[in-house]
Amino acid sequence: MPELPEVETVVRQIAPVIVGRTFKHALLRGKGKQGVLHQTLSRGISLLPGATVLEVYRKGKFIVLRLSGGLAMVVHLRMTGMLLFEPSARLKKFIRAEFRFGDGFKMYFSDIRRFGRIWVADEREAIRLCGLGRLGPDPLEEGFSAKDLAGLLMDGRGTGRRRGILKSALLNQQLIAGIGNIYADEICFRARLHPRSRLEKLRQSDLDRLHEAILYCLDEGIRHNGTTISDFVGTRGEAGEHQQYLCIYGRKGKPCCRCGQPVRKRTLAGRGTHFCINCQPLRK
DNA sequence: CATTACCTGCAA
DNA sequence: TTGCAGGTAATG
Repeated sequence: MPELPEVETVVRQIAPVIVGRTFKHALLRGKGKQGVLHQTLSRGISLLPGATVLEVYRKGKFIVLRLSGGLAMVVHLRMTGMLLFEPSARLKKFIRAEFRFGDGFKMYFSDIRRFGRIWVADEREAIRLCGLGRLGPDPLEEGFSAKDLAGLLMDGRGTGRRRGILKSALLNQQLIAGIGNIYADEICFRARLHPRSRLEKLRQSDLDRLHEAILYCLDEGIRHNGTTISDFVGTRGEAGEHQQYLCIYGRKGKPCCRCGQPVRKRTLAGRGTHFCINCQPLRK
């Protein structure tokens, strides 16, 4: 479900509501063994009562609640995780954790596929446990330049381009944090590069367009409150609107909005990948 | 690299 | 019934 723009949408919705509130109870729903959430959250959940939310921020697809007492709660929504204040009747069935604040206000973590994870620990420990420390730069951080992007795509010694496939690089969170399958396809389309292009064959002009496309596509997604294909909703169940503006993702067989050729779909980097062979030349 | 596993619901 | 889904880690 959620990539950078959807996670940013959630952060903007929860921050003004929960900053300043103090946890009173937190509980995992469902008994025992119920999947990965239990593994990551069961240990730290007892630390929450009494902790006040000081700040909410995002890096890549991680949501971090900085708490009093040097604690942090880190949330990764993975495919179908949602933070909800007003769960719909349908989503109530999938609530995996419940957080109640001192004033009685509640926030729920709902997750149909149970891939989502939450960590609670001392801030440093939480960031280490969840892997947030290993993320590459978030492209929407102040000052992420075309030069920075070019630097990422260089090999370790800076002597030549990193090898590999463009789409894999865009999806690699250790390289750049926050891009997922939908926006990777949209970015390649806007940059007019075939997602199977080899990194080492990209020219400076390609990298410049790629940089512009990354910022543009992510910003537009945020501006439209995220993309809802089937599951993504905000804290009160609202869908995003960006699905109306997608140029290439999910448009298999439909005419390319730029040239009219049918949009192709094939599997790349293990993910369904959409592109226009006419508008997106392959650098091979 | 590609493939599989982790889960569940839904459309084909 | 099968295959697919916005994510990621583990495995070959």
